[in-house]
Amino acid sequence: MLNKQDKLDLMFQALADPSRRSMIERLSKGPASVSELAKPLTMSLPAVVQHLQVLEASGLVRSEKVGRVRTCRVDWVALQTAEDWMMDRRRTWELRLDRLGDFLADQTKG
Amino acid sequence: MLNKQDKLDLMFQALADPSRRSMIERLSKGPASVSELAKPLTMSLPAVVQHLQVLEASGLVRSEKVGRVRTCRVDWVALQTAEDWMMDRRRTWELRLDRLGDFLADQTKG
DNA sequence: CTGTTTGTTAAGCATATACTTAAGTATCGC
DNA sequence: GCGATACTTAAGTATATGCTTAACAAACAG
Repeated sequence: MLNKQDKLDLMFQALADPSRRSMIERLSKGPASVSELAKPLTMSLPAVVQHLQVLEASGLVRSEKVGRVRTCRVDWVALQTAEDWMMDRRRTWELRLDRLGDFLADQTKG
Repeated sequence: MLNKQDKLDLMFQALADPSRRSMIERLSKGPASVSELAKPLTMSLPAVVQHLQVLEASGLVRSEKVGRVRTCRVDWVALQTAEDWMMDRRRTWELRLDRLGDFLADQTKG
């Protein structure tokens, strides 16, 4: 089984490549086939398929094959996991600032 | 100059490593020195410094050296850039769902 | 059945990443 | 000044990543 840390590794790694992000951008507008995803990119089809494998391994994208066409779509629940990590960090920071503010207010009062 | 895509590459790449994320987690609780960041990690100090360089190159972390101590902190504005990219994708998707909803509603009406 | 479309598999290669150890530099405390 | 502290730099290495081309497979269209 893949723990949460490993999933975050794979997700952020998947998002770290501009071609893969462009694939996700395309998919956020709706499902697409492999060749539709490949069309705007300047690389070979196998390269696109490899990027797709990275995206699927990360959980960010799912796909199913019907006939000879593989249709891909974003898994928004998975993307949420990555967003959550960042929001959690921001929240920790904000809490810290709140406590710091309280402390400074006490100092002023005292 | 580094364009927005390159910055996103570096940020997501920086976030793709569990050691670097743990460093950010530590820093979200407040500034820390290099050796404080190194303490919970099981790697050599130079390795930690290399991770720190990746974080700084990405813009997610800033640091300044005073005397012999380098103090590091998270740049929250930079982290926002990565969050924004994800939220933009989600927003595109939600808009699409809205339009789809409108379309289906029209179909029902007509 | 045959050719075209759509994707898959395999192998190879150049570069990047994530470490390591060893050796150096610059404070700071006494 | 002198030892300890807090990094920093350099060099080397093993594995991972991002491609490529060539060859294969399956499904649909005529």
